[in-house]
Amino acid sequence: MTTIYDIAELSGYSITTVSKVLNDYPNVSQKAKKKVMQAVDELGYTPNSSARTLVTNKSWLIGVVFSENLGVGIAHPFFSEVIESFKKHVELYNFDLLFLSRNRGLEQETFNHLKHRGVDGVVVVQAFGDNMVNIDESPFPIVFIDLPVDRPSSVHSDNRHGSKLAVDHLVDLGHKKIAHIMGEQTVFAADERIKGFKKAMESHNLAIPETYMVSGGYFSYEGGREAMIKLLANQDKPTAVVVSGDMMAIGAMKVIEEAGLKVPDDISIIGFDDIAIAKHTNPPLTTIKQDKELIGRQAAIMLLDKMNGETKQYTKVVPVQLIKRGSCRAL
Amino acid sequence: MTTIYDIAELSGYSITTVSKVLNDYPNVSQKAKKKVMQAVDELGYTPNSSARTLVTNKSWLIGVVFSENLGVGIAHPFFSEVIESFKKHVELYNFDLLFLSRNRGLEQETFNHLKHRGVDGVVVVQAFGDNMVNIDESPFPIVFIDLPVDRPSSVHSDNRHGSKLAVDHLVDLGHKKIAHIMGEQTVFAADERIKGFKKAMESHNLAIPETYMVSGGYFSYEGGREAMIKLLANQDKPTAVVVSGDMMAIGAMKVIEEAGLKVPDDISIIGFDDIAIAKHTNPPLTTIKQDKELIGRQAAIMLLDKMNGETKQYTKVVPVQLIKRGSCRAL
DNA sequence: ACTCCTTAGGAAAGCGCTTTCCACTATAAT
DNA sequence: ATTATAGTGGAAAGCGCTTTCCTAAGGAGT
Repeated sequence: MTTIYDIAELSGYSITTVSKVLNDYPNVSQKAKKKVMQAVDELGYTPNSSARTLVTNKSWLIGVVFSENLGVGIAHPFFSEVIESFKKHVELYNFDLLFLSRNRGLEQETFNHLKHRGVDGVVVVQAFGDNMVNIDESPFPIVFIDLPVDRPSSVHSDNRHGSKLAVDHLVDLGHKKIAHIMGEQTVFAADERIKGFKKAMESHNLAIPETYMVSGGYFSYEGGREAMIKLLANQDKPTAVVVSGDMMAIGAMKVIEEAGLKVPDDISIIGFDDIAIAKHTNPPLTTIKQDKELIGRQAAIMLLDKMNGETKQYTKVVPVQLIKRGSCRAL
Repeated sequence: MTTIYDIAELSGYSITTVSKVLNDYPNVSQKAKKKVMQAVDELGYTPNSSARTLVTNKSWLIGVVFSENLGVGIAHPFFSEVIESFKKHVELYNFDLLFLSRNRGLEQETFNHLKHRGVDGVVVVQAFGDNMVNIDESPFPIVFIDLPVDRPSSVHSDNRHGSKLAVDHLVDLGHKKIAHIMGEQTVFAADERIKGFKKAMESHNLAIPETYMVSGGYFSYEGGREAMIKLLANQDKPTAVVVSGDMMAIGAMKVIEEAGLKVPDDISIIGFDDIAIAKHTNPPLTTIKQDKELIGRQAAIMLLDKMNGETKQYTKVVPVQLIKRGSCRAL
């Protein structure tokens, strides 16, 4: 491995001067710069980040804590897009991303590992917060995406408003018998959507039979199927259902079709997330779009700010949007 | 930050002994171990990985070089699953994953960055190899997934056989007029599939009109659409088309439907990849499944072996499988 | 009592860098 | 000529660890 010493020797300068050249210090002559850079090229020298981190105490590393319930990890249809957006923005500032092994959320072990790695900042993409560590005395700033509870320095969609948009749309179309396939209630976003749904229904003076609220669990296709089966068991079937996630919505549509009914003719379906597939289902899924790009970017901006010393804590709520496609029809 | 010195002081031992305890060296008494561990707990000490890496020359970091043509990065429907599988397997051995910023494939800049970070190994997930650096003198082992050319230490699907399975299936169903929507030919996998397709058609003595081979570009939905539009412009339309990727197949199906035709009644479609959505399209997509889990695992095993000093280079070809769903019918 | 092991623990060097502080030279100002 | 000033460059310390010796002490064997 070539080191700064090799460069010093070849260029005829001291390691101090080499280091100064490499770090754009002022007190170096053009001549020295030239000679040093020549040596660098000749030997194919690359500085050692560990050594640099050790003395500067800056790693240029951002830790990604990512845990989700579907069990698909990085391949998650929604979070992967958020992380990609986040990545695109922090890399403009030359940060690399570190994905920890054995990462099950921000627990003590994960937190220690992060400390061990000396990351400059952390983004937590996590929908639940069971064993979450106390972060008050964290040596690095942390930003949360889709956080479990209302907590400073987090960004998430306006989930309640999303539910309202969904219900309003359905009501506009003339629906009155509207059911809700919920996500697991311990998940922050699911809970918010439930609250938004109830409130919106209330604002339209629409009653919600108890059997119209069923859980689809952790937002999976299978969960959506099971929930829809329960919904279909109602004597008085809903004419529309607001589903808390697109994957569940796709599962629900499948069940409806298997029951010999049609979407949207017999039952209208509206999803949540607008994952990549949503526009390619048949019929294309009407849904509440979460702005994944913006969520990732906001999280990046927030973290970058904090790493620059900004201490103000705030929550960023990202707008959602109704995307009308083919899975809802007027009564 | 608490260091090994703080532990030494609190426990009453030297930093040497503390280090020995932390690294399970033999010559330490039970008493010393206990005292040291107590101090570690008390101070909440975490070793500094930069310092450790600097002296041991081992970073426990695996670099991920990932570049794809769709522009979706980590959210790529196929590669994300491969990477997730790879990740799951290397983390059993306590490696963390490093995603580099400004990573556009294994070019010189990326390579230097990898050297700078001192990674222990690298996995390259990349379908093209334009500016690829000379890796013969790499300081770390590298494994390729879906490599551009036949190169040692790589893993990829049996693409040719996949095409054969597709064609055979269609022929079994009675089809003779079979078209192919190709991927961009400079992409290794696309090229292999084209070759496999031609050979399979030949083995059945089936001619391929020139207009039956159209490129869908970089495997995108839009590319599939455009290709299918061209195919539909044929006087003598194909009764079936083998599509080189699922996203393109979905785009193609959409076009067929928009043209007032039906899949599979009028035209049978068979995809490639078996991405997560494939089973949820309407009709569900018959496709050639790539074993993403196995590809990721094989790459992990190969890299782990190399990091352990194994010098034998070999290519691992992962079997593919025909998944019959609803997008093909018998003539 | 003496030597010879074995075991436990520590001193010190060094991994590759940055950064502070000082020294030296050349030039400008007095 | 003398002093101040700017412009270059280097010595040395130190970031937090591991690892190679080396020493000291205790116990076994004769």
